[in-house]
Amino acid sequence: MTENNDTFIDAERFAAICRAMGHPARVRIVSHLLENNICVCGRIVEILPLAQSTVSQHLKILKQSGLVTGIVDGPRSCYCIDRDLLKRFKNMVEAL
Amino acid sequence: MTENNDTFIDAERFAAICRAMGHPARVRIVSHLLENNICVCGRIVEILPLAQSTVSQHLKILKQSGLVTGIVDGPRSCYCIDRDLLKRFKNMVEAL
DNA sequence: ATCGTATATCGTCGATTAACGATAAAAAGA
DNA sequence: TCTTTTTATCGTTAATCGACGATATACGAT
Repeated sequence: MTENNDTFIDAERFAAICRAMGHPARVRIVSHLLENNICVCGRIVEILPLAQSTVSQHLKILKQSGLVTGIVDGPRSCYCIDRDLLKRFKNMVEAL
Repeated sequence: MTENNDTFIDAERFAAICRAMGHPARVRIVSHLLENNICVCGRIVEILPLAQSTVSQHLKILKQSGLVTGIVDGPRSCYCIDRDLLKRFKNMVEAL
């Protein structure tokens, strides 16, 4: 039984995504990325009351979770949501 | 503008619930409670590969998040899901 | 080649988490 | 009353988190 089911709840995977969303700053980052589709790191730093290094760290955590992807655009980094994984996350929650 | 909207995302509240679900053991506890509607602490201890005190701690965290409620039944504790809050959580995720 | 801008990483520090065993507390049963 | 069962809490320990400033890196512009 290979478990490539979309809605199957692998507690580890699900918990990992939840953990990534388990900080208000990261929730705000995700919300903002969803509203703006794509966003440069510096813009996020402006929005949050946190140091640049702290924001960068939160972005790293979000990237590691897979929820957010980042590409380099010249001297800056652009982040956006992995809509696929977000959808899978939504399915997992709905299936609860 | 009072924010008692069901689907409005208060980053703090949302993150708090995510944090509660941000551990595999707690995801398993919630899943089990959803399947069985109600469950005695001891049964959960049997299911998880964790010490009784550790399970009790996880249950406490889930209770503090509001996702799980517990009532005392003689010498034992019965836990179950707060379906209302779970539904609100689902709405918040869906609204992402 | 140098400078300025944007971002990532490093090192640190205090706070929190997760795990456990030991113990306390409450109620049921002998 | 004494014992057993069930659960919660305490104290400890190692690990992780969250924040920051300082620094490194990468690139565009001068």
